[in-house]
Amino acid sequence: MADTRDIFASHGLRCTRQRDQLYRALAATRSHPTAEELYESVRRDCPGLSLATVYNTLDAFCRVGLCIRLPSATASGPCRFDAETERRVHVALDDGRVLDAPMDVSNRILAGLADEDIRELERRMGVSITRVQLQMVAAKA
Amino acid sequence: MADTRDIFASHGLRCTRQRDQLYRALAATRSHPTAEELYESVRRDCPGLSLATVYNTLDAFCRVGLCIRLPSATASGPCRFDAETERRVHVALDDGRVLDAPMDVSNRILAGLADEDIRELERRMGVSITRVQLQMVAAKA
DNA sequence: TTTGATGCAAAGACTTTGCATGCTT
DNA sequence: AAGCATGCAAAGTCTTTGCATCAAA
Repeated sequence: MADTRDIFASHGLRCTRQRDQLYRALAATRSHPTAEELYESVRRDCPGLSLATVYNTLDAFCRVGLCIRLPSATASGPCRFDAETERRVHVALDDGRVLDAPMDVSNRILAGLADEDIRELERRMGVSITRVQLQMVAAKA
Repeated sequence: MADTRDIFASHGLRCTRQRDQLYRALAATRSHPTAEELYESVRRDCPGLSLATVYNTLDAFCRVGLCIRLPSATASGPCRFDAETERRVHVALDDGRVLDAPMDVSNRILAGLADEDIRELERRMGVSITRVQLQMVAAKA
């Protein structure tokens, strides 16, 4: 991965030890961790890390587009975070976990969303769409 | 609308004054109200109504499929509820509001989601998909 | 040096739960 | 009569904020 210092700089964020480790941890996983999970996993290498810092940092990342916040689908559990801001088809299980759909199906599904429909929505609703989020709510079969 | 008594009975729920009025209020709006909003609007006709009852009732409705709970997209605000469990393209604004996409575009977009892709997802991921939720995150232009 | 980030604790927002009472069936 | 629903208040969970201190630019 590129130096986090550069990544942060190009997004107008200062580079700190906490941010560096949080970003690495987030980018290295596919599990869409919660703030709490990230806190537990990074705390080992970063003693004294505060949960508030995790939340603040994730907010900052989301603000500049370095990660996205996934709503917890149906469950009323904590939000989940993802450094992969492009892949966008998620499967939300009833136990709160959120899985990625496999790349190929994901791409096929998203490719089917016609750009012109989205532009029509923007025009008719007077909004500017920044992200499309497709979530399948599912039970473990 | 059909008698709420019948609706509830067919879903295994008792009919109470609170449930009747909450369901009517929810079914009558397109605004995807929060529990709090529903509480405020129904309380006028139903003095003594408790916010806890609103939450309990909405949970019961969701459990039996009489409404769905929409996650609050990006914002970390309260959940929103919708008695329209079928129409499924939503536009989430940054101020927390959730709008319905117009029927025609909505249907066109959803029709483009190939059933076979969804079945493939189920097969490959070992899950059983119960609902597809398509949300556009947008700013008021 | 200046400005923003961190850690802690406290507050805040949203939702659920326990329990006595009341209403539906 | 039996059992679920209600209202109230309290607790719970998740997230944000205030402020003093510290680190990055």
